[in-house]
Amino acid sequence: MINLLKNKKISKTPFRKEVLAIFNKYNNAIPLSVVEKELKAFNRITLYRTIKVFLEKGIIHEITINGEVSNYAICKEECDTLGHHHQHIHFKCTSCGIIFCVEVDKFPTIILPKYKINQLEIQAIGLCQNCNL
Amino acid sequence: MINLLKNKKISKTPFRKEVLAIFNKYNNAIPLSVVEKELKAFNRITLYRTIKVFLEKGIIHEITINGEVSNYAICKEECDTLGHHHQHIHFKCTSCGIIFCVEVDKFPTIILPKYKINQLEIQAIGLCQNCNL
DNA sequence: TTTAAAATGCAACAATGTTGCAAATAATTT
DNA sequence: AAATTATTTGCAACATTGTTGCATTTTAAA
Ligand SMILES: [Mn+2]
Ligand SMILES: [Mn+2]
Ligand SMILES: [Zn+2]
Ligand SMILES: [Zn+2]
Repeated sequence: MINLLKNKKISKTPFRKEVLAIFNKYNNAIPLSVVEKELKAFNRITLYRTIKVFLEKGIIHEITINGEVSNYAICKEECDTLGHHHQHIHFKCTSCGIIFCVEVDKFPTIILPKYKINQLEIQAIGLCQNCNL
Repeated sequence: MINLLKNKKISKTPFRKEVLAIFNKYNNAIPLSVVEKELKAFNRITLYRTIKVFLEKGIIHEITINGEVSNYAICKEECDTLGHHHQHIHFKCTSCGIIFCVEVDKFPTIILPKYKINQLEIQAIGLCQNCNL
């Protein structure tokens, strides 16, 4: 966590450390608007570039459900420049709107005769524990 | 197909008929850029509004994979104003870039102890038949 | 501490999507 | 079929989102 930027071989700057701390603070995915609000002094351009670098280096991953605004979350598994390989699903609560990364015991397998599947993205929509009381 | 606009209770206009014909012509999902090119005379604003109405009425559905530009495809199942309920998966070929709607025999079920799932969206990424020769 | 490499932020731009409103067209009623 | 009503279209203007070149600043390496 602390040396993540060093491990990923990218320069350790105050801006990047702050963005990383914000993602670590949340245990769910967040959109850029939330990152912006949390930043003490934010610059749109630098934020876009930071997000892009974090995505490329496998520090965070992008989640888009039903064409809505993208959310971003820390990568829990080992991801790198060569790609992301998550074995978890993305859950969106229709009540509170929060998107969670949810680990599962057995990640489903799908076989399609006419297609060679290399990667599966699974998104679930419903109610989270808080909203389902 | 021919009376889809009437069935969905929306006005039958030349523009909408043309857009609908374009979606029917393709047997895969297409982005707005393709619709634009296919239209004889297109107007950005009217196209956006047409897409919005088609989505609301359950004529087409939106597909977004990995935060890339949205693609749209005709709804094969019965969808309406109350919602879309597809039981198929979306496959994106990393070689040709085409997104296909693929029907499956048994659509997977996922159970998460802490979440109530109402809908599952499954996206597969890999190689289509053409590109996997 | 000096040097080289990389990140930042401004300005300017590009792409994408939205809204009010008057004119045109489609659907409904007489 | 003509008149009336409801809906759609397209322009203008705006809002949001994302990108790029470049000079300055900061970080990392020597
Ligand atoms: Mn995730
Ligand atoms: Mn589909
Ligand atoms: Zn919730
Ligand atoms: Zn292909």
